[in-house]
Amino acid sequence: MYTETAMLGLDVPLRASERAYRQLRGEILNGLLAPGAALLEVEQAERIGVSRTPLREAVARLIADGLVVGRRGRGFEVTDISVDSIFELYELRQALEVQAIRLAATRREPTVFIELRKAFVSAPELLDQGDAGVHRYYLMIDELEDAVDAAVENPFLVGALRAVRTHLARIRRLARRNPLRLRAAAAEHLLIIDAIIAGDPSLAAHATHIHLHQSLVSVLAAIDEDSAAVVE
Amino acid sequence: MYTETAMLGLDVPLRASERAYRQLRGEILNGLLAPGAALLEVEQAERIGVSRTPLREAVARLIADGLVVGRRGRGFEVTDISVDSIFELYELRQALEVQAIRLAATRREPTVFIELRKAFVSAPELLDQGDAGVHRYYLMIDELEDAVDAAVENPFLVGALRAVRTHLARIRRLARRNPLRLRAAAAEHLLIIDAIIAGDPSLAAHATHIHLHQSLVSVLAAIDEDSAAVVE
DNA sequence: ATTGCGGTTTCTGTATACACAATCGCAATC
DNA sequence: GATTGCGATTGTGTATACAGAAACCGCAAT
Repeated sequence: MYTETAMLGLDVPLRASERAYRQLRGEILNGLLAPGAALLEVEQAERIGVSRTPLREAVARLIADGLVVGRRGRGFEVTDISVDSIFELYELRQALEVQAIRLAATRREPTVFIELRKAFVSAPELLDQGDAGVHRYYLMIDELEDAVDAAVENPFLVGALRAVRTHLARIRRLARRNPLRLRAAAAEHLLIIDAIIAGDPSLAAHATHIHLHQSLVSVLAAIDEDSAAVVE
Repeated sequence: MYTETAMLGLDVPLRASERAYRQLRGEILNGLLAPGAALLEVEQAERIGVSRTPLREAVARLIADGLVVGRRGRGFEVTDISVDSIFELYELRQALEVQAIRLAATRREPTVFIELRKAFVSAPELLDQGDAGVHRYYLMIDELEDAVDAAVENPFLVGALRAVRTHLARIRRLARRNPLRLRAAAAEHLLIIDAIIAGDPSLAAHATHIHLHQSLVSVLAAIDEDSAAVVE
């Protein structure tokens, strides 16, 4: 026990508990299991095709992730997403990302970020290419995050950032994709990268703060529109 | 499943998994299970007097807490504490506590902190009373933390702070108690409380930053002395 | 229509058995 | 002495049985 299955690439069959964890996590993140959804241990074990023991292990991990919460009496439920919880998450996100960017701007290997900069300079063209371009753009964001994580050299901080990103993934799903916002965000990322390359922690921190603020405004606006659309 | 046993005060027997969790956690935090200690599932289940199933649940939670890590092959081990890990934890702690203090200074109910201030004004006399006084002082620190958590009104942030405090408890155990430092820390806390009462987020943040820096310096100095004492 | 109670059903926490994986100890070989 | 291979032992992941807890449902009383 207690090792997660080795990363992709090894010909090792997934343990049942890992399979259950990944399935449930994926379904929560992609919205199939909606916020607030109530789930029972026996029914989920049967649906996924594992026995209760590995299902319980998967659920325990999802509880630790904050994606589900135990209910009194029976079962567990997918955690809710409210406007309040989005604000709260962004408050935590800001504290962590500003610290991470400061450290990355201090400790970085510039070459990594210089390569990333080249890609981000082309982001507007990429975003004009439709879905495939947008998908590639999101991969670039992931690469930037990975580079910052590596530059930070702090497992505690990176762990906390990853926990935040898990929740963000769900929130992003709720927010409608806004082309103008994506273009603006690309420019904000470029500025952050430039600050990191320049080794200027203060500029990097402030640029990140502004980026997060604009991101939050955009998310909330999108959710507001959706709510209005649902009005009966 | 998956509710932790109700808080103290209810006449409900502890579940085996909860009992195992508390015992292992307590032993890790008090140093009985030392950093790096390798443990086996079967032996710990027998030692604690539960079957493997609740022991596994307890260990999974300790893994989520960052207090133990799974080993390849067999068993699990208590996470190590290194000088690097202390630095890293303080980097995360600073990001979180500075954000929390800013929010507390903005959202607080002054009366709570005015009461706390009265207690902290007397801290020097308390610290002169030997072990009982020091113990009471640490309780006051806990009360201040609780008050800040409540003022922050952000479960994500409070959860992250609590995770950091778990690790800090171990580090504090390693550091020798230093009476001069305790007195200085009491003054630093008083300044932080005053900034919260005044509703000045910037002063509160800076005072917190300085307090954490001095705390880190003190911890590292204590560990350095201990290392020197251990030299053979 | 609402409430309370008892019986039934379903669910959870735990123990334990089983199959497979990992480790250890010992003997043989170089 | 160091290395390798093999069998025995120990440990882990999982399935399942059992006991107790919790929820649900039906019926009677108000």
